[in-house]
Amino acid sequence: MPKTGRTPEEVRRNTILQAGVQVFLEYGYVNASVDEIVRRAGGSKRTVYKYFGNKEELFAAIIESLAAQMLSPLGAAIDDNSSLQTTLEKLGKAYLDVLLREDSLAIFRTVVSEGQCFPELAKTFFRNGPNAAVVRLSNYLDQQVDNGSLQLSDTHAAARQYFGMIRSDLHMRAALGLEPPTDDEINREVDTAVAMFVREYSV
Amino acid sequence: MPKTGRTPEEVRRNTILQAGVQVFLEYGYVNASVDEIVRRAGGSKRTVYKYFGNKEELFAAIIESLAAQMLSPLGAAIDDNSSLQTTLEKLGKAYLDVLLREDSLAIFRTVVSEGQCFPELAKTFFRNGPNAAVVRLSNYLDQQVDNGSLQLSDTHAAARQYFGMIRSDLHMRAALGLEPPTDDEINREVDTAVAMFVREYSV
DNA sequence: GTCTATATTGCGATAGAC
DNA sequence: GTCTATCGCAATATAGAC
Repeated sequence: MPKTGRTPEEVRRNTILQAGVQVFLEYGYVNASVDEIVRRAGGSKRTVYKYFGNKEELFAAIIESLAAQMLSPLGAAIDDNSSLQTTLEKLGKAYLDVLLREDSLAIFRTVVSEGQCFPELAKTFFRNGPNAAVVRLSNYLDQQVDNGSLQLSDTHAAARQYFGMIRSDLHMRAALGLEPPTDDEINREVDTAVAMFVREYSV
Repeated sequence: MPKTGRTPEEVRRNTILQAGVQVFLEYGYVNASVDEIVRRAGGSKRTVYKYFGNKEELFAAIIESLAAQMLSPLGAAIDDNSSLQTTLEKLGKAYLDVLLREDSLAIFRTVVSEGQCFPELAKTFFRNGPNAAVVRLSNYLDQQVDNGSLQLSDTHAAARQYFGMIRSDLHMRAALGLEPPTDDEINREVDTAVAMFVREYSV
């Protein structure tokens, strides 16, 4: 059930993106074939190149689109009137949820393996994925500093540090395909990190 | 200049390991060929199989050997009579040094890309690399708890959390081949993490 | 489907230790 | 001379490329 944009062009574009997601995540970047994407999306190769320019830009567009979808729960965790502590907990769990999903791991593995040869892809991934999450949190922290709820000079660094704490080695373990952590483990991870963060920085 | 073990067998074994390091890091696991390793090491293929059994075990042995070498600075950071704070700082910087080295990143990329098909390799990497570092730190933290310098129930979790804080997103950025962090950035990262950790857990 | 590349094994030859 | 480790090469098997 493809999400339909409004105009026919948007529909077309979305269909191609969704076919691309399947193919790139299944084959990796170099082994994915544009022909295969066209086969699944229907339509002509010409249209793909008209919309996206080339294979690399197509993959970049897919990364952006997937990242935006996957990170949207983070917005939901922030956009409400909960306490700092509750917000950080919800945000942390939402972040780990995203990070440990199989499709997010598949992109990560692809970009790690092939990012050396295609630095623009690596940049696009980092900017729209992990770094976008950091930016959202640091914006929220900025608000809290303005509020007077937090005392903190470098909110961007603090956001990176917070995500680092809750990630601990969970992401690496997942990326390597090792045993996934239990929900309990995740909850403990987030709870101790939040407690530490709040004690350290709240006024 | 190969490091020579004492017995001829050890020399042989080391020579093969070192040739293997080159080849596996250059080509990745699947694309590395045993023939190429034999060519560089000299000697016969039969000997390689006699010592290591098969290609996968050879790579596992290489991972173990490299990890042991690369993690040895962590031992040096711990084995002295510095204060908790100083030890954590030295340990953190040594850890980041190892993690961000090009050869360590190359292994990581290889294991991430191919670990899905070879789960034993992924386990070996994790156990001897990142997890071995955690174990060293948690042993040190255990001592400090026994000392009465720290109050802390789960030292293993705390060690993972500490490394997570100082890693923040530096390792991911490096693995993706993005701009490396400056020494200043690393120092600030470690310093704020140590301060936070010590404030949180020291008695 | 063919064909190449390459992991893995088998075996007689050789070289050095004792 | 014997013994053992290793060598060199040849053979098998199989997976992936084309």
